Amino acid sequence: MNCNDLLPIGELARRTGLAVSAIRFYEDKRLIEPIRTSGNQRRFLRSDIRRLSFILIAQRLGLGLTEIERELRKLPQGRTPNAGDWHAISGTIRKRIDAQIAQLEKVREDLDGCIGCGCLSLNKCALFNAGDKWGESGSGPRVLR
Amino acid sequence: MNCNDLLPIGELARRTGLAVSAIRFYEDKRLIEPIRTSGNQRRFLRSDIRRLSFILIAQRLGLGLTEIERELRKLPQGRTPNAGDWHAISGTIRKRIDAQIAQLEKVREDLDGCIGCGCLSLNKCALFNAGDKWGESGSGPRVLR
DNA sequence: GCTTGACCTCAAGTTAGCTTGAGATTGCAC
DNA sequence: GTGCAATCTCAAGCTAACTTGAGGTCAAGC
Repeated sequence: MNCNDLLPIGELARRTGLAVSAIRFYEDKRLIEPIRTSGNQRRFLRSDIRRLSFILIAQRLGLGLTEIERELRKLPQGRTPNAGDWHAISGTIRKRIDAQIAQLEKVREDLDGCIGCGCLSLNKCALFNAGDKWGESGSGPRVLR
Repeated sequence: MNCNDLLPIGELARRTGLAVSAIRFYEDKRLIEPIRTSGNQRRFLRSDIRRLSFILIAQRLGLGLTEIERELRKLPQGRTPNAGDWHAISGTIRKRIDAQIAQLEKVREDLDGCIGCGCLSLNKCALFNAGDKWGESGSGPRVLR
């Protein structure tokens, strides 16, 4: 840690639990933008730890890196984000959490009420109709929503 | 639907919302085992709809296909699973739901208490220490969990 | 000045979960 | 018995999110 409080990538990795390669990858995807030393090495701000934590949480909630980037772009450019900035941006996240909890509670309910009961009247069964719109189009992994 | 109540793959796809290719893929992974007509076409039992629904739900909860297969293997071989069978097997799922809800509630709490407050005392901050063990080793996608 | 470990770039590989395409066959309806 | 949609197999492609490897540079200590 030098007098300017700039962290090299290894330090940041140690502090967030991420791999160095992952952080570089995130830079590539414009989720984080470190400055460079004269020798072309990355130097991160302390507040980037928070940025990465935000990414980790958002990912856990099922947001893709592209979406996360879109969210992070709402943070102020040029200055270090403060409490208010973070509060504003985490609104999306908070909504997502609430929605997911609600959904899980519904699934649990359905699980007890339907698979548990052995009903075969498929038209009536919540579980069998719950999954109806899960299939999107195109290639690639289908998981996460 | 013929007199034996066996469904061709397209019918099953229509009923579950899955793509035909996905169902074939699941067969490949031994998640479902249809019988064949003399002409080598797949025919599914009605109860396979339930099986697929189970797969969809388990996936949503973050279980991988391998884990799901392990769960499904607990169902009785040879006979059509009844209510009790499904009830037994969905115990794992129910626990998982409870755990996830608890986790989400914790994240929400942390979000309000930490990112919201703007504290910079990182050592104390729940959020920054929450993600510590997320990084596993090896290749491939890191998401799902 | 030399060594050593952290850092750099860029290309290619990996995993899960499917989809797409080609080329052939089946089976229900008329 | 003919047509046409639905099926079949098998190989290859795709996407997200990273990791791995090769080959080279930087910087702090001795």
